[in-house]
Amino acid sequence: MKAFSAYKNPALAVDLVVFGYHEKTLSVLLLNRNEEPFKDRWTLPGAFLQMEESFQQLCSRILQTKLGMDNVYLEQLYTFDAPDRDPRGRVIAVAHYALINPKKFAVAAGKMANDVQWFPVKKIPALGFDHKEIFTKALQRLQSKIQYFPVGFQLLDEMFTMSELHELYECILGVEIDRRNFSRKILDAEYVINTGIKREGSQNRRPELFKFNKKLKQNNFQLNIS
Amino acid sequence: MKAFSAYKNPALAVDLVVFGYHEKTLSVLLLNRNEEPFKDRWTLPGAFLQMEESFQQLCSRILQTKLGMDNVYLEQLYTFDAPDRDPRGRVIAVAHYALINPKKFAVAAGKMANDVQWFPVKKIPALGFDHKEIFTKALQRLQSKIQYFPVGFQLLDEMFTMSELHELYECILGVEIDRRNFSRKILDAEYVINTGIKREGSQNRRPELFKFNKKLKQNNFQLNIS
DNA sequence: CTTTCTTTGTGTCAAATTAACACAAACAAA
DNA sequence: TTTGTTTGTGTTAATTTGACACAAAGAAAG
Repeated sequence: MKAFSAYKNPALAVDLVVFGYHEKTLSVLLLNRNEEPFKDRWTLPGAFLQMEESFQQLCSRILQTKLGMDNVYLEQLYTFDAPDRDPRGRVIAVAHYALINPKKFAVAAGKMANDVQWFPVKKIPALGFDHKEIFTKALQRLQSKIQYFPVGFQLLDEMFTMSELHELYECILGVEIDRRNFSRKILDAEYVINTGIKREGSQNRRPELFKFNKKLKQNNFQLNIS
Repeated sequence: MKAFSAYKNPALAVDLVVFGYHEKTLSVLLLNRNEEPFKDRWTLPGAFLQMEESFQQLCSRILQTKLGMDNVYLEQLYTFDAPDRDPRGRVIAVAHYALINPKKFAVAAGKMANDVQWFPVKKIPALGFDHKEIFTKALQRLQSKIQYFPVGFQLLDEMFTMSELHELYECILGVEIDRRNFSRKILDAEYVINTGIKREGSQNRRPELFKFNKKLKQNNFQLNIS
């Protein structure tokens, strides 16, 4: 145990960038702090790591106690270490981001309705700590990840239309995507993953409303934006 | 300061995956531990974070004191949090990876020559802690990063031939790459970045030995392996 | 000082992929 | 029954890739 007494350990926290998609807008959940530092400023939800806790568990704890949700898509983002990032002292933040479907979680219904709020990613207010930097990195990560991994489905209902998916992609990437080519790309990817065969020529599939196969969710696919 | 006394903080360490390329082999630097736990086992070099230290500084400290090198390409990889990853107690490891040119650093010359050794990535021995997992993740990251960002140059001399670069890529990615198409891709990328214009048709450039432009080093470029 | 390798960049072309848009089917509104 | 809206398919030109013949320059051998 010698190695441990020799060092004083910085505090370790997890900060969460929770993305939600609703009415053609990508938003992030922010928390209005009710104590110093940064009292009355908007910040990302976060908490300190307990001795026995994994990051996963801590994320669940934050989501559950502060936001009343759980069982969401979660991914580690980056660890922020600037020595002055927290005025209270040294705090290392292991940032994660989550993707949720806002419909499933009534965020505003809790007792802290005024303290928790969705902000469109285009209209993020000034944030406390270095949370703007964390948010920016999370958005970039989401934008690049969505192009090769079908992570977007996490933001929609179990069932969704192709155009809903299309709008989601346009919204997250901030570019126009040809509706028809997009649709074909997704259908092709789904077909390959389900059958192992590449889809050739015309296939008269016309799924009005559909649910992406679980296999698709687990597999890489390349979506080159046109 | 209330928030801080309320929590006991896990120890925070940085572990380093140091890659070097020499004689057509990609290798990793390992350290033979001379104390428990995992005494006499090979592990990644690492150290505990001091209260005021940034990750950058800690990485430099590890590289300098244990390996006698510094000023290398460095990137944060991932933070490992498994509660049982260190038998001494809770230790969170913020893994980084470094790319160095072994020629520039006489690793084996130090007093701890027997304790520090290069291992080809194809012949990594059993490692202590969860270091195998960290190593694997680092290699994957290097393999994917090299395809869209010119990090490979960091592993070579200031000046290098196209075929050296070609061998490096084949070695890291573990696939055969058409020498001629590869060469064209790199020259095209360099041309675009230097001039802003896409290279059309034949350009009788024939750089025997060349040094990549700094701009190229700073810019993204896409290299699709053929 | 030829001849023969070896190394390394260019040219070319077929195949695959993309981007752009015409068109068609399904459905709703007037 | 028109007219408009939504949504998938077909088609095609432009671009990109992958594979390989070829050419230029230098080294090695006689």
